[in-house]
Amino acid sequence: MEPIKDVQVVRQVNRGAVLELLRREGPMPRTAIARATKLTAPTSFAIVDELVAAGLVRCVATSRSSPGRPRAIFQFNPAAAYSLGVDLSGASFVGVLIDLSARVLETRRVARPNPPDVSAVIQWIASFAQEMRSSPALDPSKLAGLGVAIPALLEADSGHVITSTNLNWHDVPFARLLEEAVGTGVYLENTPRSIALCERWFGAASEAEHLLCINIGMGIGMGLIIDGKLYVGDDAQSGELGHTAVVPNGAPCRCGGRGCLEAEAAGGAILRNAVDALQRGMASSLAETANGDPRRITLDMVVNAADEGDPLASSVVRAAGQMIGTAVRNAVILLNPTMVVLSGSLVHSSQLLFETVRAVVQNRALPPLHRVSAMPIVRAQLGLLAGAVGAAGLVHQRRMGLYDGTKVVAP
Amino acid sequence: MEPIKDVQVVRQVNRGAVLELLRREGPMPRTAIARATKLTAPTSFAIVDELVAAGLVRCVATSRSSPGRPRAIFQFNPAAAYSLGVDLSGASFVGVLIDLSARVLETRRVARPNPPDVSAVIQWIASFAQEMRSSPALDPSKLAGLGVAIPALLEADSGHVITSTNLNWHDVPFARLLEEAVGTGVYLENTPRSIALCERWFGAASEAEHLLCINIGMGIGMGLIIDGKLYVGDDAQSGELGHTAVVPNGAPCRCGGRGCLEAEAAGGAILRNAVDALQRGMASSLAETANGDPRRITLDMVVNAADEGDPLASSVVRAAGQMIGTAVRNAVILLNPTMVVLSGSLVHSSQLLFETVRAVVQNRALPPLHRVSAMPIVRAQLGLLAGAVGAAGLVHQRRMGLYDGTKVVAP
DNA sequence: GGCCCTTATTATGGCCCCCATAATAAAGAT
DNA sequence: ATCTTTATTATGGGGGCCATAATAAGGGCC
Repeated sequence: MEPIKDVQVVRQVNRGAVLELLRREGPMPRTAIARATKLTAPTSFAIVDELVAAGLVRCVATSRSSPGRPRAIFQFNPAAAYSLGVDLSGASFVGVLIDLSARVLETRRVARPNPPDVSAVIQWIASFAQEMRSSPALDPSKLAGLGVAIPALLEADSGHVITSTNLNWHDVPFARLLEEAVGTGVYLENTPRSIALCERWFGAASEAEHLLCINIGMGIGMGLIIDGKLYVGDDAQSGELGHTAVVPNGAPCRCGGRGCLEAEAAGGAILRNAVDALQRGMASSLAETANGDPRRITLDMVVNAADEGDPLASSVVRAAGQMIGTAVRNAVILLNPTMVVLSGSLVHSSQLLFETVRAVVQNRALPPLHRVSAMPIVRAQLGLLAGAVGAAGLVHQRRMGLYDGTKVVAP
Repeated sequence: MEPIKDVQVVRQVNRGAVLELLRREGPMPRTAIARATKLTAPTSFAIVDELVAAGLVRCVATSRSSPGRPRAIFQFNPAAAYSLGVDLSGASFVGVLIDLSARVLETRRVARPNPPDVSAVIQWIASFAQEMRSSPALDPSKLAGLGVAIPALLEADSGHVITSTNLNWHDVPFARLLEEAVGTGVYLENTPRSIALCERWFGAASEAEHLLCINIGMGIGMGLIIDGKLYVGDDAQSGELGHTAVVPNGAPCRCGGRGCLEAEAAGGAILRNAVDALQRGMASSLAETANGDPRRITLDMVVNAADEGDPLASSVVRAAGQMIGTAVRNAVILLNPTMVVLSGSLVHSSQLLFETVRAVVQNRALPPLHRVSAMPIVRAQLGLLAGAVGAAGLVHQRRMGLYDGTKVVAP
């Protein structure tokens, strides 16, 4: 523990606790704040005053029920600042504009350019930012910054992209380049972690102290919340669930290994396995869809056929779900999280995959030695916007200290 | 973050930081403390005064080198308190008496009773404690308590044993029973976590913010240090590495599952596989040792034969190491720890097992995408005493706030 | 030995934090 | 119009840290 050099950190922490209380519990009178935080009335009144002065909180009404002097009711002010979030991990890029409550005010979507050159991506993000700046919903002076969820290995803190197999980028000072193009602060985080933050702050996991958030699409990654905080690991490289080994001497993976979960069970593997089975002549509704050429099959076709009960597609998707489920179950056994959130394009497009993973993790055939079967496991509440919203929320956290209840400062 | 109701927590934190500095860095003058903690001289002088008053620190000398007034040199006082630690996880039980610096003053060992009845175990611990109380090394008034490392699933905080397949205990209020028998505070933690704490506070991992400590014996477990703190999970059930699935439909495990790492690669599996191979008539130096009856073979014989190069024993041990190594590597890929510590009877008795696990984790055949191959992976520095010493250290941490640098109070 | 120089240690005042308690304000109730 | 009741503000106390200014206690030098 670091020494504390100034009693003012006490006030910072308490300010954060009050603000987070108001954000999560909604409007309340100051006496209720004092009760909930266990601070005395003079202290909590002073803190609310500061938050009002900073614009983060406002008085919305006075309640005059019951005898006694009426109470002034204060509310978290979501309009105190806004930020932009972009998610670069899907087949289409997503951009959002959110307020401090993570209400999504604007959404934009664009097909991912092919190839996704750094300059083309920056171009699109800059024009998105420009458009948002002129949105009627936004007072431009209240724009806190831009957050980007990116399918990449990042250097800790610097915003430097070490490598992204997904985008085929290597060694790109992306945050710096974006800051120049966009003219605001830029914060980067990888996609699974952005989603984990989103769900912890705004979504399905707001009560979870320890969370595994697993993202399943063309890759498989995991964001970890431990003790209520994002955990990134010693080199900021935690969560590479997709590159854990699940099949000895299995399929080659783009990371250079063999038998990685991603190579065996992510979107690419599901498509490949379905095409292979078709080419081996197995019966399936996909045969018609493909019109004689199995190479025309897309991943969407496979997961849709699976949800409609096509045996070939179902068995391919179920096999992937089994593998992913086993890997997630193992992670749960290691980490004993409060809950698990599943997200990503495959989780949202395939009911069968989601159900299979959940069933394998909760495996009720085993004795309840580990309380795995009682642990909640749900889909991301913010769906396919989770990555972008989480990245945008990251801006509020980093610049203003929100959501963690620590060190709140003026916008 | 909880609100802070009192500025005194600032002093508590700073007192902890100063004490931990002195413990880790050795004796130093107060001006050096001020420099290292970045506190001002008046503040750090006052803190040292308090620690001296509490008996946790003492002035050992004054240095009169160089010009200027000589400095008084202060030192962490390891004799301010002592505690007892017991490890119930091995083939023999181990008891230690340590001081605040974890210097081991006394060691006792006893063969594990068979069966290990609760009452027999309590009996032995109570007589051990009685003997230590009368040890000349110990001022009995300075005994802080007793810590126990136990191969069991524990309820969070209560000291209640939910179940221990190893000891064949179920639902035992062990801490309460021990407190009655021993007459001091009793703290329980499972064995891998006790070892992890030991290595983090006193051993090979003292610089590691994020640590995986893997214990390999008849069972396989993991203790996790995250952000410098022990992580136990939502239900205090984290770290069950031995019950992660590694072989689909594999060997039945005592947990009720199949193909768990523990069932496939822990001590029991190694012995079973060696005996099976012998019974199938494979050539091995173990055949002579066994004198015709493979059932006479013990685990020790197998690992010794393996280290001496016996092909059968080597191949059995190496196979176990491969599986364990893969599981550990996967955990490392998920968690990106600062380092990994391996401990437990098998790790210390088998050079081959240790080397195999290390080689698999660091697999240099793969591209260095994940920095796994550069991550240190070492044996527990305190060897087979680590569990008992860690449990004893737990007493100092819980009762006096040591080692974490937080909330230090008088002994 | 007395004086200067250097560094350690102590004293003082300022600002901030929280708390407890008491005073003041602003309603409904009677 | 007074009496409750509850909300809000004022005041003083104890504690934290800091910056700065004394004061102490050596060595070096003449």
